[in-house]
Amino acid sequence: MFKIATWNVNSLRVRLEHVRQWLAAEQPDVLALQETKLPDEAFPRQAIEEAGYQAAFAGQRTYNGVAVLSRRTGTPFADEIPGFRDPQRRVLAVRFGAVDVINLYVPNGSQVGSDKYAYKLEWLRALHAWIAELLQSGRHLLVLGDFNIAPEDRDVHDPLAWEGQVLVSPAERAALGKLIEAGLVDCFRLFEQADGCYSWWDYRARAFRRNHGVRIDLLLADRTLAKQCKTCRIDVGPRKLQQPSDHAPVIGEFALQGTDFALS
DNA sequence: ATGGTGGCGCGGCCA
Repeated sequence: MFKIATWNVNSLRVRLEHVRQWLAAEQPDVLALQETKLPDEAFPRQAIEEAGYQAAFAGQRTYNGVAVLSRRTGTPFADEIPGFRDPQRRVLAVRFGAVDVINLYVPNGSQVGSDKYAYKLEWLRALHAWIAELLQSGRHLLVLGDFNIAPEDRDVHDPLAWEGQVLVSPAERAALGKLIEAGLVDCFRLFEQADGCYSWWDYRARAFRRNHGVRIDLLLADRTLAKQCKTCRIDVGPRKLQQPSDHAPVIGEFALQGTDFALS
C-alpha cells in the first residue's frame, strides 16, 4: 500500500516536532507540506532525514514555501506552473516512478474582487492548462495540497454565512470543477464520510472546538489511480495539540497494483 | 462584532 498525505503546517520551524511525531506515527510514503515559511538554506533537512525521510523543497522566507518528504528518493521536475512565472513558492512536483506527485499551495485570494483574488483565478487557470497537458500525455497524477477552495456546501460548516466569500465563490469552485473535468477525482468523496469533516479551522473564536471549519485541503488522483484508492481521511489529531497548525493532515492509501506503479 | 488568533519579525502583512 502506498500512503500519501498533505498538511499545511503554517511554519515548519514551529511545527517541526509535530511533523516528526506524525511521521513516526503514520509512516506515510510521501508527505506534502505547505506554508513551510523557510528559505531553502534554513530547511531542517537533517531533522527530516533523522526521521527516515528524503526532502525536496521550494522555500521562501516568511510566506508560502512547499516541501515533499518521502521515504524513497523522487525526482523533482517542477517548482512552478510551466509558463506561469511566480516569485511565490507554491508548487513542487516530484516524480516517483510512473506517478507524478504535485504539491500545491493555492493562493488564498484574500477577498472576492481583490487583486489577490484575481491572482488566484489566474493561477488556477494556468494550473488547469498544466494538469490537462500532463493527463493528456498519460501521466499518472496525485495532485494534493491546500487548495483554498471548499468544493461543495457540505465542505463548509455554515454555507449560508460563507456564501459568496473567498474559498467558496462560484468562480473558484468552477476552476476546481475544471480540474475535475480534466480527469481528477476528489479521493475523500470516494468513501462514506461523517458529516462535518473539515481540514481547516480559524485560530480565532474557538472555531476548532466548535468544529467551525471548511474542507480546503484535498487529495486528487487521476481516474486510474482513483480506482486504486483504498482509504482517504482527515486526521484531526494534530489540530488538538498545543500550538497546532490551523490545518489537519489529509491521508490517502493506494493499492498501486500493476507494473506501471512499481515505485523503484 | 469589519473583530477575533497566530506566524514572521519588530511594523504591518498575510491567512
